[in-house]
Amino acid sequence: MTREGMIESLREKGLKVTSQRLAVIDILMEQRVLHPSAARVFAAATGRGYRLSLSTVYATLHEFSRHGLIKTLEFDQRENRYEMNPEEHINLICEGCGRISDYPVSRAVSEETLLADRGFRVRRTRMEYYGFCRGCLRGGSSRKPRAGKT
Amino acid sequence: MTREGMIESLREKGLKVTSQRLAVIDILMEQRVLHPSAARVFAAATGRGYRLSLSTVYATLHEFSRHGLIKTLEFDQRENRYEMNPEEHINLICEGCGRISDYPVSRAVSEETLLADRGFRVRRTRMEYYGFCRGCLRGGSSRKPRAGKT
DNA sequence: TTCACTGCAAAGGCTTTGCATGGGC
DNA sequence: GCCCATGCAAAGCCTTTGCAGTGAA
Repeated sequence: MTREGMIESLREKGLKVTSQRLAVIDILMEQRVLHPSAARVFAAATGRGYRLSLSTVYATLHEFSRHGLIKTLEFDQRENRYEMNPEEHINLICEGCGRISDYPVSRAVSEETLLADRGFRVRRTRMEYYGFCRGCLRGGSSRKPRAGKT
Repeated sequence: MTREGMIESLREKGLKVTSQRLAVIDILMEQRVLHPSAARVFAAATGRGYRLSLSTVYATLHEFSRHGLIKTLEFDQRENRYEMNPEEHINLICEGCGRISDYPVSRAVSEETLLADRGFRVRRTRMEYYGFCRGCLRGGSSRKPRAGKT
């Protein structure tokens, strides 16, 4: 997604285009490969001279994520990470250095393939599909729209 | 994994078999389908008459997870969930009711299959492979062994 | 002008830590 | 007997919330 595409998406969804949101977009695009955390987005933005607060960064990321413009990665437990890559892909997470890289899911994905193709040795995997179960599709749900406390 | 298998694993790894650990094992097995949180494990255990503290539950789950006996699901961000199913599978997470169910990865998995087979409508997916990247395999890493702040 | 957005401060809530005590092996 | 494990309390830390002020449309 380009910067212009993001801006257009904001307008389409009735979200206001503010300087703070543009800052977040710019940093997200610039640090795409890093899958940055909120704190990192904030630090990078202020470091570049943008003026915005950390809570605005949180609000912005939350709003973008809610509208499907970005994806929230919650694997670090204490610190979310965010990414712009909208295509279905696998996140390769190195347990040595913590680096996260993307791998297209369209290719046949086996651990051997990954080792040969990327030199990445898989130790454990994590695959989650979020959506709605049969009962909730039938309209039975009145729970909060997020994986919750069951 | 059976209760006996877990106990054997503990011994193999040099971990002590305490009444608290047995309690956690029992609750994890009993609530397998719920993918319980630490708080729920604690509540269920004390409710059943086991005597242990919440911090012990945390320590135990952490230790089990570190040794690969259970799997930590960090998707709820503020609250981890734990599961015993060691086989590679996909977690189907209902955004309506928060229920988590497992789906074997061996079957051909497409969104159509899931809808037909389970009545589960996929909204977004999350696929992560944890392991070691090329550089770290070559022995270059001195970072903490966990997806970190890059 | 209007209402969503921003920003500061404080609260929230799960998890971890420090340290003394206790219990497997 | 040696250490690991446990438990209590307190701290840590990312994230959310409350609320008044501000700016995009």
